[in-house]
Amino acid sequence: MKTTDENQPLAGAQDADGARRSDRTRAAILRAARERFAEHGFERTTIRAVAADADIDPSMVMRYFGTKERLFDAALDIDLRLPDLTAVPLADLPELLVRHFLDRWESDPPDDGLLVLLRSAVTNERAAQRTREMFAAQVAPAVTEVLPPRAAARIGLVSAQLLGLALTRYLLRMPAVTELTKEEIVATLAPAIARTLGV
Amino acid sequence: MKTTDENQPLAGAQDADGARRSDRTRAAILRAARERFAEHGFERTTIRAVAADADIDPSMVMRYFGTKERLFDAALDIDLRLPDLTAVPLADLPELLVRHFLDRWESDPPDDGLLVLLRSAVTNERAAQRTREMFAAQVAPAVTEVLPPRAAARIGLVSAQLLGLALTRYLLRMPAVTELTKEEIVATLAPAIARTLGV
DNA sequence: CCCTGAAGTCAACAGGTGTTGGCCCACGGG
DNA sequence: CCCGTGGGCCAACACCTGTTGACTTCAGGG
Repeated sequence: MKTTDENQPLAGAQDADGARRSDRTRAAILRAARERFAEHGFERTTIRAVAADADIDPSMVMRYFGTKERLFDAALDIDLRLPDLTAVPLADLPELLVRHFLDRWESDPPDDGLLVLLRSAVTNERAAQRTREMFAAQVAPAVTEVLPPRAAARIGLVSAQLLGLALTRYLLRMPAVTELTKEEIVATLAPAIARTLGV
Repeated sequence: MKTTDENQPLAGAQDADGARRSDRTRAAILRAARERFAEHGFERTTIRAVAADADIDPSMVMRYFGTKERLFDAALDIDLRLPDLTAVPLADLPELLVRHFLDRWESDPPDDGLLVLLRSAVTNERAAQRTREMFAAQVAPAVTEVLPPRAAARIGLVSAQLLGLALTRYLLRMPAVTELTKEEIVATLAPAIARTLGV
């Protein structure tokens, strides 16, 4: 679902890796943008701040991405990287899900992608729609394939539980949640999700 | 925890109800502010828009609340209205919690209070702190009183699940969650929360 | 009646925003 | 050597924001 367009097929000054100069600054802008969007959301992130982080002029951001919204779209182009679920026994699914998302959220270096989406989707309709699309394109199909229909109908509430975890732990930073270790969360949330699915 | 200060003790033009003129416009401002904050969050809500909704001049908002942040604080002064939990049997607690919050969120006319808080807390540190305080002041004490210690330690994850429901249903509006009826949600989420608590 | 103080209006300021267009520099191929 | 082009910078525009202060209305008590 990558929308990154590899245009400019004409030859230009190329790096040793075959990467153009512009590709590196483009990547620098994107990295800075993801970080800012993840921490402050769409409205509070300014083009000027992103540019400063990437050590370039604000107008360069416009040159590369055209508009703040298109920069945002580019930053939202993420992949949940859900593992292949057809191989795992049904009974292991809940724990695998909880562990997978905890690992992604707490990876080091942090992979801001999901937090960008979540933080922004709450106040930005464009991001909200992206979230719904991502769910429909990546989560729903992967899960309905391996679940009995009755359980698949509850996948919405499973998402609610997982997103609620991200919300309280990483965005609201509620002590009652941040105090828990990864293992404690897995141990108590996985059974709850199993119960939600009825498996 | 009401921070509303009833100053201006001097007599003034009073209404039949004993309410000053200013009290009515103050209330109108607050109502408009809550609506805007609930729908668009802190950053996207402008003083001018609130004033327009309340049919007054923007400078009046400043006169009454001093600052946008103080208006925000006033709008955040909410009460979860948790029922007395000491009376209910432990086994009924999960269903009661789910039902209580669903009822509050879907009350008609809508009571924006909780949505203001949730929508804003994600991008506004001040609101996030308020949320943590509200949790610590209202949820934690009411629940730890009636729960065995082992279950009380998991109240954070219960909040995560309830807030996750609000997030996906009212803010992100994910079809897989909005499609469910209130009763369906109660029927599948309450057992999951019971499992989380281990009761 | 006037006159005081509260309630409300108007116009402006100062700062920050996304966005634009003109200019400059480096550099590699002719 | 020139010079065209891609990459980058600077300064400005137009707009919107929170906020302020001076002015007007208006009701009611002396």
